[in-house]
Amino acid sequence: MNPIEELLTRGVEEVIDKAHLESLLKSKKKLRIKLGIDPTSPNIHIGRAVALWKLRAFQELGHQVIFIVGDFTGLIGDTADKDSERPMLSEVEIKTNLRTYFKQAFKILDPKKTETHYNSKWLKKLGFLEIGKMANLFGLHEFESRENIAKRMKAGKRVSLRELLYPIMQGYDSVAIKADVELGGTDQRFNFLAGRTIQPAYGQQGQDIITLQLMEGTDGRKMSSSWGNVINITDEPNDMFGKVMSITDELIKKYFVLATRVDITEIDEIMKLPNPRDQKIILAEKLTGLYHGDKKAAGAKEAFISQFSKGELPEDIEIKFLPSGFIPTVSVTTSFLVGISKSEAKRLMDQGGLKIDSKVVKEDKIIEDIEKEHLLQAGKRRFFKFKRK
RNA sequence: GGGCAGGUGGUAGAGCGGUCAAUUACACCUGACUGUAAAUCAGGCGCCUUUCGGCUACAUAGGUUCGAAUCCUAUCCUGCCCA
Repeated sequence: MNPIEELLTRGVEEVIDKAHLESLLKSKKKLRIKLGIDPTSPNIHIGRAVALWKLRAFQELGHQVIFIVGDFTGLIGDTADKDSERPMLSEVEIKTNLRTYFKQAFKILDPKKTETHYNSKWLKKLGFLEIGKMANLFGLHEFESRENIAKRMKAGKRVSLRELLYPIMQGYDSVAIKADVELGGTDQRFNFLAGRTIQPAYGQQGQDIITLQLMEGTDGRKMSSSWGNVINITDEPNDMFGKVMSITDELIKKYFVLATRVDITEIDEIMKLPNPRDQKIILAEKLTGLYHGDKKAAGAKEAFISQFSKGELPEDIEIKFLPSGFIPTVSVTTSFLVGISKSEAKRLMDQGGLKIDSKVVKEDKIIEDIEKEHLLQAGKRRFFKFKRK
């Protein structure tokens, strides 16, 4: 597949206007590709990284990436991908978030081919006259029929006026930086179209739009930090590997296409493997390698196989010291080590999920001999060593 | 400004005077099984207690009652309708 074709199809939901963008790409013109960054959550998970990888592909073709930091829009709050209103952010919060964000984003992107702008720079200056002019380009019904707005209204939830301003602001960003292309998740479609509508009013060609497929989280629901089903690009190799292994089988191909850079034809080959486990292991290794390098990915793979396929103990088990005066009953010790309540520790015991020195412990008693090191296993994933300090 | 409806556990959403620590679904945890930390099946899922039981919790603060998530009052928040 040639690079341009891959650029316009891989993980892509929709391209507006495809023919136009295709000819632009072939024209050798250096394009300005816009990505809005929402500074509400600084951690980049592999779902959000999809857009960044797409930008990287643009960079590899010689185009310019423009980051728009929504420091101003962030203050207002977007609704595109939320079912409820977003909270307003303080300026301090935004700044700290951004520092973290960039550190992660430049693992993927080439900083030399990336420029960054803060949209407060131009949005602050807009007066009512200007805003009114832009607002006039839209009808209320357009907002009303937006899926997530409609859903909320139907459910009797509040939609504030402030939220209606958001697409206008984002659209004006495109004007300010003269964007040729804007991309992001399908949930952003409406906002992108706003740019396409507003730009011509300022004598610019309306931007082309690429919307990307959304990626489900490890549990199959939408990937979202508040669900705890995300894989962050800063996750430790073993953790990342394990999280990938826990995705449901149906998601394997999508993860390959969206989250890795494995060649499409190669993906098709991998998908022919009869055992989904093997597909998933390759996926986990490729994905981990993308962020941690092949060597660490191979290590994570080994650790996973020995721990979960063969049931061996992991290599590095954290040692915790019990304070003196500590009464080492099984339940209290477990709750101390694992960080769960005593009731929960007891439940674990009842369910046969608790092992001390590899033996299942079902009744609460004092652990003998805690001057020596003991091993505690809570379920299949939590391991601790402990001894008296 | 007026009228009406509502605020329940991580989420959605039942319950509308005792049998409610609260149905159910999802998420989560544990076990079994398996080719997988998938799927499926079973159990669990506030805190404390060996058991009995106790404590805290259904927006907040009071009140009625032998007894309140459930009734009343006030407050805060949200939605809808009218102006």
